[in-house]
Amino acid sequence: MAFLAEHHSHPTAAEIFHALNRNGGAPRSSRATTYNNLRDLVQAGLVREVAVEGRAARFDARGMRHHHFICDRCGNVEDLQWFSVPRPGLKSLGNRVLRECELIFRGLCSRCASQRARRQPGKK
Amino acid sequence: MAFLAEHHSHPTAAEIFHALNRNGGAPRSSRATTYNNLRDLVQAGLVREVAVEGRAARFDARGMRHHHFICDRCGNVEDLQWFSVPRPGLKSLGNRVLRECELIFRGLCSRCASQRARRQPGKK
DNA sequence: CACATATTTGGAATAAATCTAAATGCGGCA
DNA sequence: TGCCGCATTTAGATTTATTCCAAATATGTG
Repeated sequence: MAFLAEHHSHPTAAEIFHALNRNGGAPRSSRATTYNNLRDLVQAGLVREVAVEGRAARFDARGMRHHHFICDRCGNVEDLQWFSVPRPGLKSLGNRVLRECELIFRGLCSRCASQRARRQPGKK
Repeated sequence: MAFLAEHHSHPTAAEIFHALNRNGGAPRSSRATTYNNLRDLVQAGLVREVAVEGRAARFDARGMRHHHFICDRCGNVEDLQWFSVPRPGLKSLGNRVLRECELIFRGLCSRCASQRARRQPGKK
């Protein structure tokens, strides 16, 4: 949890696991424990899990509310400033119980955008 | 593709694979081919892939624009009527190239909501 | 300290998706 | 029609992400 709170890089479970055990300090944590804790933190609502198509799940500590931008190319998840989102009409919701809504933007992150621009100097 | 166009149930790749090969008709399709075709259809923009945390990816043919409702309990994906979504300010976008945005609602689908209500007749 | 309960662990097991190399199908054309 | 090259498909093995499990370890309580 401390790691997530400090690093806003939306790490995957594997990245968190390695980061925790990197430098030879004492307090390591096994893979199973890492996954267990992440699951519990998500259930407790302290951590948000972000599923990205074709890639490992990513996690972030729920600080301020924010939206997410996911890069089509590299799969990185970045935070975008929060703004409120309209809710669907009651009619279309039916009997469903709405808990939260999440706005996800997709495209190229600034790094991938500039790489692509270099490769295709013309247009198209 | 034909299967996806007819079935709006947001099937997983495995479900599509099994459905195609179910009844002993001739035109089967191997698992690899199913995945290959899904990947190509997604890249071509004809099919949308929806990643759900902790579950297999789901697919739907891009008919009318719509939003998605994902059930916390059973993981099913359902369509909600489309309505337009505000875009983030240019400042917060930075150099990113925005391709699309996607609004995902979460909660309990009507079936899971009524099941839960039965189990917890009081409140809380 | 002795015991009960809770947490952690390493490794095996499962699930989803991809990869690979061989097999098959298909179109053109002499 | 028969042959060739290219594209697609296939079965199975492989990789990757995650969960499961039973043993080991820690932790709390009196």
